[in-house]
Amino acid sequence: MPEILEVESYRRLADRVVGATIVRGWADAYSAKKLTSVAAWNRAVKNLTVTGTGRRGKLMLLDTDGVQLGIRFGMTGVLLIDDDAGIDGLFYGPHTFKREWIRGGLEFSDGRKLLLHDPRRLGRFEVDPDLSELGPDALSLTRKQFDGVVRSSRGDGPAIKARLLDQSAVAGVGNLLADEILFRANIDPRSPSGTLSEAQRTALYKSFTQTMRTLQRRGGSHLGDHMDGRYPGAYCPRDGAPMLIATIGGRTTYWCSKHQV
DNA sequence: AGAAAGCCTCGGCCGC
DNA sequence: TGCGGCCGAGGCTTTC
Repeated sequence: MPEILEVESYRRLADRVVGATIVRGWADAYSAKKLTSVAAWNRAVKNLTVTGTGRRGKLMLLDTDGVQLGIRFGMTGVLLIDDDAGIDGLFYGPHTFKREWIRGGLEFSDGRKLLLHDPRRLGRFEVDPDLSELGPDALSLTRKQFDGVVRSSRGDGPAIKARLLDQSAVAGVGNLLADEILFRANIDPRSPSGTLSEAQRTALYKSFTQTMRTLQRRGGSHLGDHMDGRYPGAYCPRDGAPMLIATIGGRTTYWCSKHQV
């Protein structure tokens, strides 16, 4: 579920705990998988005061008066502040809340809680996360940065969709956003990134920034124009041509057989 | 039953 | 032939 737009909304929710002091942290074996141990989370967070929030791509950050904390949400992670509040607004689709899906969190001195709700256990807590492997943030990507992402260092480069999904090239684009960006730019996701023409790069950058803005306004990565064509046997919602399916960049990809060339 | 919106690791392949 | 880097495949995990 969470791509960059969802994580950005989690970050805004987390702004509520800026100024609060952590009295206790807790993580299960999965959410603590990037730490040295389950106990390391509580040890690291105890007595820290949150001074701000941040985000790089899909990685949410909590700045404190000590170490920086990071939360990754995997495919099904949702951030909650107090497990009984604000749930409706945070869940998309048919997802439901279950207490046993809370994998860890933080407790503050004022009694509030920040919780990771994650059915499929792919979310992770991090302490002083390494940001050096992440590219520039997708929500503020400049044209210059974008050209750096698309141009390949050697040969024709990988499929453009694979490049968009590469978090070290640009941080934050997930499968649905990548498909929507290419759908709107009329570009075949299989096109080698280094072979795109100047005109295609311009169209792609425009689509990139516009897709981010539009879907943020609509309220999520899953609200793109191409979504109605996202099932086997579907037709393009724009021109009615058959949609094609393939695995590109390791993820299921849908694109129009007619207008994406 | 099979696929799933993220991320990590592994192994093959390519170019120098 | 050797080596490093790139890139795709597969696994993780649980749910619907």
